[in-house]
Amino acid sequence: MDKTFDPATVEARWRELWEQRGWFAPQGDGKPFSIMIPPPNVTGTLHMGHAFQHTIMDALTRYHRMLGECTLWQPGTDHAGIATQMVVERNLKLAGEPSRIELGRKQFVDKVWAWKEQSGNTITRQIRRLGNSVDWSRERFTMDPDYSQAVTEHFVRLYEAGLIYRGKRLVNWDPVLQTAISDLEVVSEEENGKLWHIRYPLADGAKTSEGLDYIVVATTRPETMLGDTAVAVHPDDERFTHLVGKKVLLPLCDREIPIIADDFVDREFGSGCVKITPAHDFNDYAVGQRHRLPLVNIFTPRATIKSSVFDDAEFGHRAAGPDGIRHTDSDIPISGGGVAAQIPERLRGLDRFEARQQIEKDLHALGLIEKIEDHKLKVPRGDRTGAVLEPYLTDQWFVDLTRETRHDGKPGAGGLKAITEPAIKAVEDGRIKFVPENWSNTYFHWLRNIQDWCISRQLWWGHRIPAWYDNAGNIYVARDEAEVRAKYRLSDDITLKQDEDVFDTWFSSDIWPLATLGWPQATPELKKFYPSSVLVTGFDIIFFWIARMVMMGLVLADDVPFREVYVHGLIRDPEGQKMSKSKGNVLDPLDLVDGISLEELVKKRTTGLIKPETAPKIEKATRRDYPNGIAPVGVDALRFTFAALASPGRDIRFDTGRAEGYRNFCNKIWNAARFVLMNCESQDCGADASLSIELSVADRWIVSHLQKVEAEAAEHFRNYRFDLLAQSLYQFIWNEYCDWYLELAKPAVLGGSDIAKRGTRRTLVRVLETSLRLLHPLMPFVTEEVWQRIAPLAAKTGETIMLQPYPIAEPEKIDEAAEADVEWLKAFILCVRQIRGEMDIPPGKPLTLLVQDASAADIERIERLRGIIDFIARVQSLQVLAPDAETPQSATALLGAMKILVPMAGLIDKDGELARLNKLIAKIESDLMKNEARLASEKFTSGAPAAVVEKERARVVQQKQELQTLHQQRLSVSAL
RNA sequence: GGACGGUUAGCUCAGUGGUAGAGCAUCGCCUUCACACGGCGGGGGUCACAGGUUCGAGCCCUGUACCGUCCA
Repeated sequence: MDKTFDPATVEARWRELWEQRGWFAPQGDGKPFSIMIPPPNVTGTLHMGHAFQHTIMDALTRYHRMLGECTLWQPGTDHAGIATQMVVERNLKLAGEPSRIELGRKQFVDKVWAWKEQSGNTITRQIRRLGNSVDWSRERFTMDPDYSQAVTEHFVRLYEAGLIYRGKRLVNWDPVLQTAISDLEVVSEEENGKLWHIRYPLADGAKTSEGLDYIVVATTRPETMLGDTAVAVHPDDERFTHLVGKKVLLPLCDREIPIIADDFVDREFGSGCVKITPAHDFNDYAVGQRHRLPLVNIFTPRATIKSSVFDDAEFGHRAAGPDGIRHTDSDIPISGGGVAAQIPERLRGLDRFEARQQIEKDLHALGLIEKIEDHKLKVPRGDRTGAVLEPYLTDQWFVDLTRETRHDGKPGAGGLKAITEPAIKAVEDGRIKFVPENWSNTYFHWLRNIQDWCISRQLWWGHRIPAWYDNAGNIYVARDEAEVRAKYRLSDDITLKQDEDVFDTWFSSDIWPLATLGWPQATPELKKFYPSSVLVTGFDIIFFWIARMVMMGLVLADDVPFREVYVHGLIRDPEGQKMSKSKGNVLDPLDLVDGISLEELVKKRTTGLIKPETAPKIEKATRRDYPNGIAPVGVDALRFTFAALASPGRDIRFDTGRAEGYRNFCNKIWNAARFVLMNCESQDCGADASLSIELSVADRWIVSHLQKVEAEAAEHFRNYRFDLLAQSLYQFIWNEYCDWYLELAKPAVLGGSDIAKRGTRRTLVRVLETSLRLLHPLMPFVTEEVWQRIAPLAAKTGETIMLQPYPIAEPEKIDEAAEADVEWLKAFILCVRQIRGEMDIPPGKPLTLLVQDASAADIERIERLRGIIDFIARVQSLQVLAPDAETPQSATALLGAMKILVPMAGLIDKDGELARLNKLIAKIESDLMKNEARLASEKFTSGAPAAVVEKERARVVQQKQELQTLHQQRLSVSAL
């Protein structure tokens, strides 16, 4: 074996073998265990969040596989509608090729498929590199033909159950993408804006209570005034009650609009009067509904001011008719000038922000601006484009999640009863358990305040909606056009046009746990692996994905999609910031695995930026954070780091130093194995059970300790505490097995009797082999590589560690006496080492040791463990002194009441030793004082449990003894 | 405005009632025959603050401050 562990060569070999041999696929007839991978974007690349999440899933998968369960980790990718379409559009632009619109739908979609073919394997290749044991033979993509069919089935079934409707509603509209997006894709952040106070002249000579002939409305979006259909005041606001029912003359448009009273108005805000624009604001829409106000949509889909009557036809998204013209869905005949005619000509066709400036100017000229104040406001932006979103009135498909009964009046349950409430109940009654439990509150809160789900998107990349329209605008829903004609008895001469829109991506991933297993077919896999055992995911998609899978699992398969949801934190950079390309703080997990130079890292972070001007800042931060680039740590160390950081909190700051520490851990394991091999290979390692063996106290101690670690591991897996699991294994292997056991084993292996050698070799090999199995789910590669060499010595056969049984504690092997002996031994040796350290005695120099005030038990142990003490502490002679014996000048340490003395005639640094003693005495004295005070308190002695009081008494007795000894020692040192 | 989370060693974090722990960093000694990606030893914390409950609080309760996230 090489002197250091080299991850790269080892990883490549095992990764391929494992997959080739089909070991990742479910096998055996054990209890089913399954995890559905949260499907990453097919054209995406692996980021730290994936690597983290996959580490957890792989650890669980490998663990359950080793437990003998029939284990499936289902892989696959998502088509990610908006994200992918945007990337391809940007690529076209960069390459100078025709745009999406110029290409047309068919050719553009071909381009997306081509891009998927070209880049689609990147992420699966990366997942393979991490050693993730997913069943690649079952890999699925959400746009696979059978998956697409399942999505169609999903829609049709819900539609037939009356749980889907088409409606004209305000949606969040992205004017850049020109599609609706869901509430969840809106990012609202506080931005600096202005508050315009505008005078609206009162009509018909009305006056305010102050005698003015206008009222003032405050708005953050003056351009929307073109669509105002009312001004609202609070019903209890005495300043305005006499004006309710009167009218104002809308400036610039010269329309009369009513003054209404609605308690939605905040009296304290602005002037207490608010303009109502029902077609362009969610709150105003609700007010408009209550007061039956007309909707005046002033924008085109590009968020420019309407300039022609034809713009009125654009807000519907019904398929164009046979004449190629889109009609409005409201069936209002377009006559006259439409909305555009009511807008001053100089404003028509302007972008919304240009219009804002022009309107401000015009109002100024008319003397209608009361004042303009700075104002902070939440601006909704699309999370993909960053464009300011418009609440926009369009026709869309919705899943009903809010009605008690069917939207169409037919008998049957509405979405509230059929979808939302069952999803709530599944978590309430424990059929689904969140870990940590707290996240169920987030889940409940969202579901209890849910809105209907807009599932149509005005995109080309995605599942086309299986709805058809005839020329009269009638809607037909079925699995395909032929089925439509059959189902609705339509003759062939009726022209049908399929809906142009596609589904929201989440309307396909919500059936991921079903469709990947073959739904709607009743496949054996579906029967066996649905519901899946656990979903591992971040809290950021509780709404997007988790809740929706629960809803659809219950509706379509009448069962929950998973039994437990393990919600992990999100990986952040060292400053706690979210990692993002635009912030330039992303780390590629594989750059940690393979290492990367500073220059390459800077280059990687600063190329392809959407805002190239941020490059210098990013470069500076990168040079500060990674002055030496990133050292290669290998997959195992990276995985172990993720596990160790997987504490239950929300944020996980990634620390490369930690990863390096765990790389060292791999090397430690490697070298422990080297030591074991050197001493055990082609030796008698106790494989033959018929031969007698002798187990030393150290052997029995480490085996006993191992049982406790095994029990802890099971506990930590059960509770999803991968951080504690990692800590427990790290500590056992490094601090117990390597630091102590290997040292304690040396004398036996080097100079023990045959049966002692056999016993110790057997223990060395068995404990190491077991530790490797314990560690395998977290560190698959190094454990496999080492196991292959160690297993034969432990008489283990098998082609791979990944199919070996996971260690289970055997309580009968716990040996408290051996553990107590070794704890005492460690403490004894520590005393000697402390003296060596403080007295600057070279570690190799043999010592003369004296002990005094030893108890009978101490003396018994000294005699019994003498050989090992001499070996490890390098003791030349050890003499037990009578309590009253004269002691030579010595450095002293205390083990309980026992003094351990190292004679140092003439070598003691008097002042140094006195200082050391004084410090020790001060510490014990202050502790003792506290403890005595506690014992003196009647409340404590009567209130606390007897065992606690007893422990305290013993402690005080011991501290007194220690103090006595130390005082004595101080006297003799100061006498020098 | 509402909800939730956080505040423990220089840094990153464990620690659900009994004298505060880990990794990294730091200091000293050591090329000891598994490992310098190492060994041995050391230093370093009024557990954000203020009250309360308790014999006993980092931990439970109340409030405050600051940071963060989500929802309005």
